[in-house]
Amino acid sequence: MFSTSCHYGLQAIIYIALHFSEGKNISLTEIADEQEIPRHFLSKILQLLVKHKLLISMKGPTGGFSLSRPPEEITLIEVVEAIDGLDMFTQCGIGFKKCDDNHPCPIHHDYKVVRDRIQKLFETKTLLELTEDVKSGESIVSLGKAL
Amino acid sequence: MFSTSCHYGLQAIIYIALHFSEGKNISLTEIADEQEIPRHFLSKILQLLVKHKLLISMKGPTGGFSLSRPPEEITLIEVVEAIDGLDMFTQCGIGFKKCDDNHPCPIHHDYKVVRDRIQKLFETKTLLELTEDVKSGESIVSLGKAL
DNA sequence: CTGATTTTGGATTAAATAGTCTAAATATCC
DNA sequence: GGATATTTAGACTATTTAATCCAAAATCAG
Repeated sequence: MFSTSCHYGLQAIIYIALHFSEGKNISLTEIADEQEIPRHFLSKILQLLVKHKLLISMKGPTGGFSLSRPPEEITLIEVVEAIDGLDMFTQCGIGFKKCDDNHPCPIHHDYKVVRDRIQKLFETKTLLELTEDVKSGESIVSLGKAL
Repeated sequence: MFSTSCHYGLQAIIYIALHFSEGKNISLTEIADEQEIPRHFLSKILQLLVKHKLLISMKGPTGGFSLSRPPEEITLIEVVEAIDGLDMFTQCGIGFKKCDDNHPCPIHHDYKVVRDRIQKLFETKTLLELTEDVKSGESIVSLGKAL
């Protein structure tokens, strides 16, 4: 569905959001180690999220990454948009370039319904909701390590 | 959602299904030209579909490709499975390897619902349904050329 | 100010996907 | 049987994505 870059970006920002209340920056190394993401690769992805103003970065000791806005104001689709773009939410299910509402491919109407639902899901899920689920024990991130 | 190979495969088999009633084989060149798919690349993809017994191929003049079974017995998911595999229908929405019903990621339950709907869509759509929609003018394939 | 720590950015490599080319095999038609 | 048309198979190239490496810039702590 999404690229592995996008997966890493989502995982990383969720990790950062989980520690947002602690008030300090989270270092690249910590995220990479905890979430088992290749360090240098993750570096590139976080730079993207900084450029798209989802994260703030600080250099030096005590430096690291932090959310640019409170977690209830950041939705998952912003992360997807920054990394993979939104093509997935407009593209035809069988790849026809000219498929649209006026010239639908044979699965267009059915496909559009579920594609729109995925989009809505990512548009409405905020980082706060996700972290609350994790903190309450309802869901896990990655290896299920303790918080 | 799917690879371009998979898109090409779906487009090609729909084209073949559309001409199934004519009883003759459809050549690689015809499909590639009509659907604007790179010829040699499509060749590889159709070979895959032959290996997976979705298509039958014949060499020589009057040769070409044809459905191995009647179009009402072939579903889209068989094509997807042959080309991209079914990973997409089991993979976690944010890429966690260990995400499942017992250890759900924070979007698992919501994501699973729509992922399953996409799967069901591709499982239930037969080539016959698609071609009927196209023949009735309800939907188009590619450039909307006349049949 | 100095040294340690961290992000940044660019260059580089590796792997997967997309696409091309050519020769061989096979079937048809005359 | 011979010419022709077609798929098959393998090698090859190109592009995109994934991942690595390292030096430079910035920041904090002492």
